[in-house]
Amino acid sequence: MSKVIDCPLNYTMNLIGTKWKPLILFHLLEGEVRSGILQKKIQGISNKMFTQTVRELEKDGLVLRKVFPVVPPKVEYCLSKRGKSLETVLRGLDAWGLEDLEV
Amino acid sequence: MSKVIDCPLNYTMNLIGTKWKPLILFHLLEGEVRSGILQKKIQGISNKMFTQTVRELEKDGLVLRKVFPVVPPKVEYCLSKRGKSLETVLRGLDAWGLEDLEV
DNA sequence: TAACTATACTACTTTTTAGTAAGTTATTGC
DNA sequence: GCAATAACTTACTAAAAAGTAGTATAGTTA
Repeated sequence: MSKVIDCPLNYTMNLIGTKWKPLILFHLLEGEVRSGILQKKIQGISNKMFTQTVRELEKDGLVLRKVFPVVPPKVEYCLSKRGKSLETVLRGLDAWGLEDLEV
Repeated sequence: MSKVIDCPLNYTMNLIGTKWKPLILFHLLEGEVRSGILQKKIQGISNKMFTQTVRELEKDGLVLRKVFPVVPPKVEYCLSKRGKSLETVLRGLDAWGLEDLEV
């Protein structure tokens, strides 16, 4: 069950190598957003996956979650310092896709 | 079934966002290798996943496969031009993991 | 002639990831 | 008192990814 880390790349992929994680992090590069707004930016994500993914990212210390005790609820997300450190990598992945699509 | 591409990052992840793909590509950065040797470098991969993954990478034009008609079989893999263009991204992911592990 | 070799394929099972649809909350505004 | 609101949460199902174990190949060596 334990995830063996044989190389750092493996570690990185275990952390963000899923369908939605990089996408959410990428959209958070623009800055703090309300939960509902962020979700609408992620085309095609289901409500369940959005909540689940964002919560995992929070658990892993990549995003910060701010809950405002109001009704109806208000929640905001933003990148943590650790999350921000992924910026280069995320933009790199995005840029590669753009390049590759053009060819 | 069709994979909707809402942003280039999504496209990239659909192409290489699985458990073993980045790892195999990363090890191929070192150059051409025989199948068996490559497989041994990928710690923990099963024979099935290795074959399956490498073949998908070939199908997607990221690696090249050279078959030598000898017995016992001899097969070599190397990165295609398109595969090589992932170098920066792959090294970026690896470097991030290294950094993050150290903190 | 039987074992050994390197590579791959197949059938089957388990695990992980993702999707659907419905329910929960507490306050505001009609 | 009932709908609308934003953000979940839960139970259930479906699909994708990964793992296990066994089989095929055809020359070479013991």
